[in-house]
Amino acid sequence: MSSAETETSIPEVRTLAERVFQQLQDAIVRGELAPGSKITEPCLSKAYGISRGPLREAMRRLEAHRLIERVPHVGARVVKLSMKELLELFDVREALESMAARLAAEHMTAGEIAGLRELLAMHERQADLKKGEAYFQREGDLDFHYRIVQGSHNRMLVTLLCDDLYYLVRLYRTQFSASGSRPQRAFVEHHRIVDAIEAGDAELAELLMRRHVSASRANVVDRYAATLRQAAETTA
Amino acid sequence: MSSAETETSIPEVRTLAERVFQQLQDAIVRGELAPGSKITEPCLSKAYGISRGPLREAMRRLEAHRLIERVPHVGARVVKLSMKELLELFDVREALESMAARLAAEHMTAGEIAGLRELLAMHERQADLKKGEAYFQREGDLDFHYRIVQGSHNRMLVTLLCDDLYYLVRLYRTQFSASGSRPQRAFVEHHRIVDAIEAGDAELAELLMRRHVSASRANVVDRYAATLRQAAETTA
DNA sequence: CACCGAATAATTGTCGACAATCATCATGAG
DNA sequence: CTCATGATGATTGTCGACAATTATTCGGTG
Repeated sequence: MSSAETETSIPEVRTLAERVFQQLQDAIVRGELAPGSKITEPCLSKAYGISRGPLREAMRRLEAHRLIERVPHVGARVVKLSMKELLELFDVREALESMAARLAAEHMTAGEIAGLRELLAMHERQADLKKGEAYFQREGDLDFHYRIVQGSHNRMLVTLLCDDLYYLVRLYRTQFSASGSRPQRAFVEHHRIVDAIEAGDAELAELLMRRHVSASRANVVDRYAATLRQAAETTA
Repeated sequence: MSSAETETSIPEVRTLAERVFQQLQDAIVRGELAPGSKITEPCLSKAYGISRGPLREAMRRLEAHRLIERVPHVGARVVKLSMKELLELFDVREALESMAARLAAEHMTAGEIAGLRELLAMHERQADLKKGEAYFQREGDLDFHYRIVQGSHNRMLVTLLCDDLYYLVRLYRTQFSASGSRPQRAFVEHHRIVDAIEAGDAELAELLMRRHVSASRANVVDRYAATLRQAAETTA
């Protein structure tokens, strides 16, 4: 029963609202829809060739995922992360991902751990090439965290992080054009986290992940301070 | 403050969808809509006297808040928490609330701390009366956690916990008819957490909150085990 | 010239109807 | 008697139109 009818009409998404939601989500995360720009229903309705009904449903979902902000009777605009909100996001990530690392150390299967090692090895090869620079690294970084979270085998945690917060992380990377910041250090931190998980040391895995996210946050703060300094110099 | 007296009279919500969303949310949390029961759009549409448009919008929001589960072209049903999911919820709470306690110790104002002390004093007076038994205690418990989270001054954390997870906590308390479980111990734990916050000891506040939630989780596990034992005895 | 107010235009909220999909049940064959 | 199959009913998805609210603009006045 090998159905080879994989055409363009594959019903991977069953409903129109679902499809336009994914398209809009992608457009926002990629920065094609400018942050803070107002998005109006008739406009998008015509752009995507659908009625306002499914579109509103898609927009509701975008709002639930915190990718747009709506105010009744006024309209919706693409979310624009302030530095304050970005740091808030990092605090939440630190809390949730450290817990995820702890649970991953307790519940991850041998196969999943092997897959993690494979992923790290692939990243190292890419790092050797040094060509794609930060892009692959940063996407890979997200992949790494993604797998740790899934390894926690906590459905709620997976939903919160992978379905919601990680899209905001990607959004931040486009909005702040934050390319790979500290590749080497992140690499060894990733390795140590996997070591702890493989050893079943939940406490250590949690601690290392907490430090890892915290260091990433500190790096963002440093870069932001540097940006401010540079801006001050140009004006002076 | 938290008594439900001022309800539908004031049009504090501007849109129909918003209003029916709150009504449905309340009905689900209170258990008026049975967990796992199928909710159909025409039925609710007639029950609340509105069209299906706003109703679908309300249901979308309920889905985003994880109070109902929808499957395309099939329908929606009120969420029914399994013990596994409940424990998952506790793990997430442990991660987020311990972070909230840490941030609260760093950012809470003197006025907010005074309000917290006031709340604890009121709970103690209610505990002396011992009349309302667990209900006030448990609602008060949620109030306490609510204020800690707001004291973190982290908008994302507040949204996640107060707007999403705490409704699930209340839902669990109705579904499992989990009345106040360990009032005295929770009291002293609350006091110590406030002490740590007032002292500005972020590390300690975080640790105490983590233990507090963890102990609550352990209590749930114990009660569940006892329930299973009892069920086994009745059949034997 | 600046400011306030009303009329206008545009957008959002709401509604009812039609089409597509799914669940149920009856019917008939094996 | 059991299972497959088709018809039937109900529910969800989608659409276009109307009403309510808000933003804008234009004109008038101090």
